[in-house]
Amino acid sequence: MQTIKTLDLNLLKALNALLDERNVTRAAEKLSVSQPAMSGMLTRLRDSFNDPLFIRTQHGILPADRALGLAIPVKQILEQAQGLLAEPEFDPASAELKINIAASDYAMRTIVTPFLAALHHQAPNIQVNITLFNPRSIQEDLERGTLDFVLTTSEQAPDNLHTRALFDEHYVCAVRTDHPVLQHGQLDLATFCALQHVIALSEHTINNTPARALADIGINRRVSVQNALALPDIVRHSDLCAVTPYRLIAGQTDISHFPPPVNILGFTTTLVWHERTQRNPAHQWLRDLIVQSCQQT
DNA sequence: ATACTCTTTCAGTTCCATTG
DNA sequence: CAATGGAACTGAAAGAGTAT
Repeated sequence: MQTIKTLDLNLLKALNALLDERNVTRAAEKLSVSQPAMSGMLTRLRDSFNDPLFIRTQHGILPADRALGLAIPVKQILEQAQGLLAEPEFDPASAELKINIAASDYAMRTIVTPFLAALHHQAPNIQVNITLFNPRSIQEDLERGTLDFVLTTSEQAPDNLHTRALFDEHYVCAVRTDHPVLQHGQLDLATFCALQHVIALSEHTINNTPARALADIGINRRVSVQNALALPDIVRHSDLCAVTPYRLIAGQTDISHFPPPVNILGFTTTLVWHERTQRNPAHQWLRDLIVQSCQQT
């Protein structure tokens, strides 16, 4: 049966030093080992290669043909081994990779959109695949690598994953700017309850707090939509009043907003990722870019 | 022959992975 | 977790080769 020979990487370092110095004592000093230790390594090298490798001379040792033939490949192997220990560098401009992001409908608009704009500018060769997030499979998808980032709320982020808070969001009531209710001035609870309401209600939306808050004050007659992104358009073209995260209607001149007459808890948008990618330089850079994108909106 | 330099060998020790 | 065994280390001493 053929036995498989093994070779300690330290022996290659010794061989390299012996080839460079052509002297056991100096080679030992170079590697900070004692001279007998270096002699022992030379013995093991001779055993491993089944060749004398060096011939003793008056002032040191002379490499035999076999040792001379090993000089270049040994240096290449040692350089490659050194390369394994070096910190991997990440250059956004030239990086080519694919990332998978799951986001709530709300996060698509408020986080993913500005992030993609910044990403396209700084790292044009990074491909992004965006899916609607499923709160039941966040953990599994991040573990398996089918997802790299999840954008959700702090409440929905599993405890054993890495998270980073992005920004705090609050709810407002939104109606079209020429809505008759705005002529009443201050909006009291009774007027609010008398309105027709629309809310986003699905497991994929950012938060179902508004539905519970409206139910608490007896508002059950309402329109619900699966996708929170539909709210601004619905409000714009109807008399409906939407209880919506502020950032979904911010800056839209044909939509007016006012504080809800009941207390509706806001939420903290959160970036979630797995330990698997925690130290990956590319992912570290991407996480920072997501945070920066949120701060600029 | 002697001194010098360098390599090799030996005995003891330490470290570390494996095993029960 | 202690016992065990192998690998590799160290310092000391011996051996080999060469110049004077």
